[in-house]
Amino acid sequence: MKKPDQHRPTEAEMAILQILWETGPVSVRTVHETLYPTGDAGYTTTLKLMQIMVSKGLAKRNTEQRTHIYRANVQEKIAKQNLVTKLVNLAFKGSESQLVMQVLGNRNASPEELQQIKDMISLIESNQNNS
Amino acid sequence: MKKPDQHRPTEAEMAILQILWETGPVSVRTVHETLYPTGDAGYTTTLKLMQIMVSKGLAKRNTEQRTHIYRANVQEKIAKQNLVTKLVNLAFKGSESQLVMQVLGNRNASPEELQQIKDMISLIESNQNNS
DNA sequence: TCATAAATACGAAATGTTTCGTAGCAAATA
DNA sequence: TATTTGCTACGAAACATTTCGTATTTATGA
Repeated sequence: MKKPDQHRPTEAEMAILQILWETGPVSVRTVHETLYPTGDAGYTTTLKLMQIMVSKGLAKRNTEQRTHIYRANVQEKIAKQNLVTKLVNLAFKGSESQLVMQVLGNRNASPEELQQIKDMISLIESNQNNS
Repeated sequence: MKKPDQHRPTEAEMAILQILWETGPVSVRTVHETLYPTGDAGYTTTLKLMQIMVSKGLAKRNTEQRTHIYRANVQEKIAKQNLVTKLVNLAFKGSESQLVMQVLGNRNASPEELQQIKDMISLIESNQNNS
């Protein structure tokens, strides 16, 4: 059997999910205006995408009112991890640390960010020692 | 003016680029058999993709011999960084360190990998202090 | 009430990517 | 030489994703 692609949102779907995750349940109108403040796309484009997301199980909606209210139906972490995994398999031979090395090597992280990452590593290390 | 998407290979193109980067200039036949050892795709599929890659500037080819020899025409690091940037913008609000945190938090990196990353951070930090 | 505005539903066009079939030609070989 | 094999070229089919036009319905307010 094949792994369901349910947690691999497309690019456009991902942009919408971000908004659903951040702002909680909202209408299509709200998503649309957040996404295209300058009206770069038609309203029905956003509507259609969100309807597709419901049909794929990426979102749910409440249809009690005339204006339907949508919410995310996938976990933020899981969805993002799936995207990371896809990239890692595509470009880094499946090695996540290779991806991390590339990111660290290629860009100027601020001292604060580096400290954050070091703290994270310490945390993982202490967990490893406790198990 | 718009940023040329020249360094944003598609998924299939990326798979081919990996081979070009790893093995150097090769024929379509070689790429095809590396990619599909069990013949999961037709030869002309690979051929067509590689021709497209040339037209997009992702690859170059030597046509002196009857069997054309292809080589990558984008730098491995740059192409991969572009993919990373795309993901970071799509899912991590443009913050690469947020991506790193997600990767570290979600998966079991080995102690060796963690050490590698720590070394990398130290290196960056010492560079920051010297500038 | 009646016109306007705002929402959903839906099909289909537009776009991008991948896959493949066929034709034509050149090289190897029976 | 005649046949088969292997290569490129190219158009188009097959798919997936995104965008939009139109019809219909429901609410709003002049």
